[in-house]
Amino acid sequence: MMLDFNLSNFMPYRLNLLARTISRGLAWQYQEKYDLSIAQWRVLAHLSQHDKISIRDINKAVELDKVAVSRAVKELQHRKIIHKITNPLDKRLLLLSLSPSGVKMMQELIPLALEFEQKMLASLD
Amino acid sequence: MMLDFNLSNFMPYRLNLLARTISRGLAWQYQEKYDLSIAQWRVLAHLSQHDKISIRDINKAVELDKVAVSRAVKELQHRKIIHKITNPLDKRLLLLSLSPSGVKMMQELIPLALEFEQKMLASLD
DNA sequence: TATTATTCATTACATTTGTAACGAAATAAT
DNA sequence: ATTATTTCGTTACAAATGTAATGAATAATA
Repeated sequence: MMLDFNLSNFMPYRLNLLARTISRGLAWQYQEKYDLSIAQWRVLAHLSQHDKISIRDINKAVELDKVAVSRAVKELQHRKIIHKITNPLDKRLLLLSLSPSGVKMMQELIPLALEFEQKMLASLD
Repeated sequence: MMLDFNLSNFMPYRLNLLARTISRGLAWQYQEKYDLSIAQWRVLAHLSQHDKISIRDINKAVELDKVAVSRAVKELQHRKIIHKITNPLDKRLLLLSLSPSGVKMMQELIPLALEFEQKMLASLD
């Protein structure tokens, strides 16, 4: 005991807390109003920019395990927020895109997310 | 689709990735050599400075759920890395401290952790 | 072209993590 | 004093996450 180490000042620890705090604050926005998980949010965010893409595409772009993407997609499709067909040129692949209601949702959500980001950036100084 | 939002530049997202990357890099140190979870590492780190404390103390200090602390403690005690008795002055509380072998372990681990931290800080610029 | 190997998405299973409920002990209230 | 409330640590249960195995489709190779 009484070794010279202070966890509270340890960068990886502090960084983790910061990330967690911000993550939760953000999640609060889309969870409360839209009942979305972080994975679902990321999938939607990516689909806002990239259309007709596969699970693997999202997996690579968004640092989410492909199983996590698959699960998020399943639920989002079930809720008709995204559209999902199999790629006729390669039947292993999917073609995913936002549905009209998904677009509408993201049109509301993105400004909230950006606003939140600004608040966080401001308070980081 | 094609809304104006780029997840890759979104601060909360990037912060999360950074925290995860660093967390995993660090975990690699103590998981590989010492088979410790993050929770266990935090408990040990805190016990390196604070002696004869309770689960609740750690829970407050280290931002870990009390259940998580309890589980970590259980395993660490089982491996004789820490010492655990009930507080005779208040039998609801525990008195936790590093065992001799725990001290030795932390004497090895702390330098590694600090070294890792330095490397990370250096590469962040 | 027949066989083997690889890729993609999903499913099944295991582990981790979080939440609620509990019992023991102590404190506060009547 | 007795009862009610709170605190502490653990246990039991539920949900989320990670890992391995699967099946279908394509690509590569002999």
